[in-house]
Amino acid sequence: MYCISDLAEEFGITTRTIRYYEELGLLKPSRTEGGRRIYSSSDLARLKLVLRGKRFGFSLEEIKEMVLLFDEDRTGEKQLKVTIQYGEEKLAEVNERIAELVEIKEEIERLMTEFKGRLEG
Amino acid sequence: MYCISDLAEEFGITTRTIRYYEELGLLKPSRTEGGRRIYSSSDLARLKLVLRGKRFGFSLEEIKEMVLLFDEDRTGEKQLKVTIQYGEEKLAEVNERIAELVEIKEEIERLMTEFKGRLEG
DNA sequence: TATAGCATTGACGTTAACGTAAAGAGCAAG
DNA sequence: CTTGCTCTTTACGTTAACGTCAATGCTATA
Repeated sequence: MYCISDLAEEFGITTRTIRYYEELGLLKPSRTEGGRRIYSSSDLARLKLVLRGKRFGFSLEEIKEMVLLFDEDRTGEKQLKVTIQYGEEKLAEVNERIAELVEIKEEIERLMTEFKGRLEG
Repeated sequence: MYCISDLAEEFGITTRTIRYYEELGLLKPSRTEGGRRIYSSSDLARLKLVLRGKRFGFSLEEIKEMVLLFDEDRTGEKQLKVTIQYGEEKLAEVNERIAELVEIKEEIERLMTEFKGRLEG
């Protein structure tokens, strides 16, 4: 169990950010009798997921969709199918982003070798 | 040669966006006698680069750095070395982002196969 | 129990990346 | 040449993702 400033330090973000994520429904820590937030290790894992999502450009709303998706009741078959459908869409998105990044990478590499050639030549 | 609305339609963005990019120094179209913007195919290529940069999460300021970098006078050896240095930093960034994306991809895939297993099992 | 140090909830401020509206000028078609 | 559409600049508005007080409350410790 961690308090909010523990989490903040651990992940290198501010407490304001953590409260904001909660405001958006991304986190749901329990509370002490006095009203202070306490975070379990599953809250911690959740936050880790959120931050990773952010790092490669998803909006907090998109991230919310994703984390809530894997959080709802998924006992029914229909629900499960919808989840799989959605997951595959996200997977396609991710694959597209990877492909684009690889293109950029190659473009930069081409430029770099050209410049290096100029230096030596 | 294209006018501003041609570009907008071509790329699915607004004319405001295009003017904003010019405001930031990302584009420098020539003008007609009457003051209207005209875009060459190199301006078009430039815009394509900008949009690609955006799609995977770079800020317009970062993108500006990158496009201006490959645009300046790079005749001097010193300048060339700096350029290569900078390019390699960007390359490292891109590689990191790719690695992260691949991790996410695998995480989603694991979840998907798990869910599918539940459906069949 | 008093106090120092985090915690809480408002609530207003900030920045990037545009949206939108106004007032005027260019330009092709009739 | 005038009508109608597109373009121009100027300028204020908006949204996401927080930053930054301010006023107040909990709590460990001396």
